Amino acid sequence: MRLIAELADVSIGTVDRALHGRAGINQSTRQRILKIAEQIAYTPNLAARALSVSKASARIGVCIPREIHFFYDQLWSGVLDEARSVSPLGIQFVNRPVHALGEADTEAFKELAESGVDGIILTAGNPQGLKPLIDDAEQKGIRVVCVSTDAPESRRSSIVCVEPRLNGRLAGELMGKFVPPGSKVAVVAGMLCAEDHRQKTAGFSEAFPRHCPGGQIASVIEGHEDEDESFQKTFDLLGRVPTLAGLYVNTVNCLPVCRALGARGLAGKTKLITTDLFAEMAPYFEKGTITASIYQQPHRQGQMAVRLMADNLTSKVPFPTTIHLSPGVVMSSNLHLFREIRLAGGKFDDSTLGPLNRAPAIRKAQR
Amino acid sequence: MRLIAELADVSIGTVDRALHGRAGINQSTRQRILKIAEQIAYTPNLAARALSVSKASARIGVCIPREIHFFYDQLWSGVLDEARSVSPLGIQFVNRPVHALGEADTEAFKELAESGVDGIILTAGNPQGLKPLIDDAEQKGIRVVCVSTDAPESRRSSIVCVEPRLNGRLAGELMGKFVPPGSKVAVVAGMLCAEDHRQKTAGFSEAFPRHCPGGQIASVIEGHEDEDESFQKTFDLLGRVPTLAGLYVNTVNCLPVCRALGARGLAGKTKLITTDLFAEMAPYFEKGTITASIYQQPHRQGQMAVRLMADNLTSKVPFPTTIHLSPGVVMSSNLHLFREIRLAGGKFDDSTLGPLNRAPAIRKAQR
DNA sequence: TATAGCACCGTCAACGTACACGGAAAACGA
DNA sequence: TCGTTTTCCGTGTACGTTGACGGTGCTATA
Repeated sequence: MRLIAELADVSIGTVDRALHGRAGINQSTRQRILKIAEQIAYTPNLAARALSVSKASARIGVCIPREIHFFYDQLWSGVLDEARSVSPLGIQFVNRPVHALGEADTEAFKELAESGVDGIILTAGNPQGLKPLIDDAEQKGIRVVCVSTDAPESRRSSIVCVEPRLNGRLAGELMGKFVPPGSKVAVVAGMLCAEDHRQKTAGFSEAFPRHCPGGQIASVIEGHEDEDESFQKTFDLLGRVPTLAGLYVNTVNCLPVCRALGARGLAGKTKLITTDLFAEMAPYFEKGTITASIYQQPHRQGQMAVRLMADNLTSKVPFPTTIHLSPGVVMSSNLHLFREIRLAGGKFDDSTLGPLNRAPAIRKAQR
Repeated sequence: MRLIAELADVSIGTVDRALHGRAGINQSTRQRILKIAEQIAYTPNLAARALSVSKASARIGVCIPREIHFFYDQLWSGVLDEARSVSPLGIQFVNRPVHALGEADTEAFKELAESGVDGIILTAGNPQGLKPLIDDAEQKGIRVVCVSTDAPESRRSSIVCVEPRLNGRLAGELMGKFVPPGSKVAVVAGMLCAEDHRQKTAGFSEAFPRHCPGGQIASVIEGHEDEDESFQKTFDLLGRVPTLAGLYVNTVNCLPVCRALGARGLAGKTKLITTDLFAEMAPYFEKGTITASIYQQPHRQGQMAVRLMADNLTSKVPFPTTIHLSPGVVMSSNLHLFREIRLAGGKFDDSTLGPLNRAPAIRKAQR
């Protein structure tokens, strides 16, 4: 910048104004400076930038559920991992978890927005309730990015997720290849009133017939996230339609379905495609009960959300409107590589993460 | 450091001497300062350090091939992405690409090692030639992490890759579910003398029969990365074994195989599982010629390698011995979400990345 | 004509660390 | 006793960038 200032015969301050599009500079001067900057291939020294704004350059609020444990733990841990890596840039994080998805999240959001953060990362449990708050926050310059669950109608800056509809489509395509032409399959949803489950079911219904000639969806049942109900309904269905070739479970509640298949002696016979992943599912993969599971990459979602926010806050990198991750496919071969299986579930921290600067320990005196 | 200085009632210079084991300080003062530093959990500000010495806190050499374009471009772009995010910490990157995997990589490695870098990230094309060099570098304190291709016998600090054998196993499992029991399938390899292809073939051969009762591998052919040879051999095979239910291509050279299937009128009939992903494959997904492809996540591999190295160099975070990523499964549903399809292949930069500070480019004047 | 207001620009002090320089006090030699 | 060396420590500056503050002209208004 000093070199540019000399070449352009202005002060460093003016160079700063030109390079950063700040107000208070003549357009012709700005153009001249920008041209020189380009000619000498100026590149900002990020270390210096980080240093100069080191007094808490930005604060990011995080509002994600604690339940369902295994999913949001991973999401959280992704956030944490990435938070650590941007903390040298002076970014602080404030955690304001809610108990479960959509539970009292408007209050949590409101608190965060009023606590003076510069950005909020949240899972939008009830989009309609959150919408006015999000719009209001964005209005006031607080950038909001949704993660995993969207508030599509709102003015949030960005969303990172795997689309539920695509989740369903991929499951449908897989199922279409797993079962012979003309097969009957069924869908086990949580509750169809939830947008997420409806989308997944729709995606599946759309893709399956396309990839399985003559294939049809015999039934869509709702387990209402209840263990007993899920088991019973699946058990009944398997009795009613003995020719059922496949089952797609698009809720987290797949264990009862596995048990029902076992009880009917159909484990491994009827192809089962599930959603998400947690440690208790492992035995069913090994036994062949679960043929595949559609993995939503919670850890990565968390990482990406933080990265987006940090890039924007520190360098004004514009938000992509959406980041749609590809779902992963878990099968018995690659099962062991997933975080949920490898580690026995990370820990969750309630409070503020603080400056998070405590990464590198103190170097002991060396000679 | 200033806080420590105040608490210890000394100057910042003395704190510096104490913390860095420099000479010219009383041992009792040093102990006192170290104790205080520990109590207040002092952590050095890496950005400030990088700024102060202005000559890089660490330098990382990168040695990866330019060919095969689409794969290593992604790997490179992953390296670049992550490099950007650690550059505020004063980490510099030196690029010393080789033309193709294993081509003159000993020379490149030697150059890097002698150029005074603190770490080297490389794809070990010919492990046996590289081994002594790697061991030597590690001996001298230069940390080496392999990416994508391993040098397993060497003392490299870490490896990030998707295991070729697992790649094959996942393909085998998928294939086993795609084709009916008792099916015959075949493998199209590049050249079996390459460890990578041998492992993939072995993994497939191991998994397929396990997941397809009565299934057998009718043939393993070598295309030697030659378009015509691959086409001809596949074409012949399809004529010889008309009942062939599936093909697994474990080299990048899948286009000739697709064409051969088309020429035999078997596109969509014979299940085809390929490896990797590039833009030209897209039409074959849409036509149904390719049923699935095993994706090796090059971008992510690059990111992880850099992250590992940077964490170790800046914060002495110990290296995990291995990082095995799970391969992704590409099908027509999720095809569009992959980088290789979304963007038309990024650019490759020959030379040094310099301080890599050119991150946010020059922001144009806004408003 | 004086004054306020605005557009534009320069100056300066941070940010946290590293290092060169110099100065005070103690230890030493004669 | 004086001078010299050694040990220990403080001061100052630089690194590149940011942002607050102040200053200069110029134009519009009373």
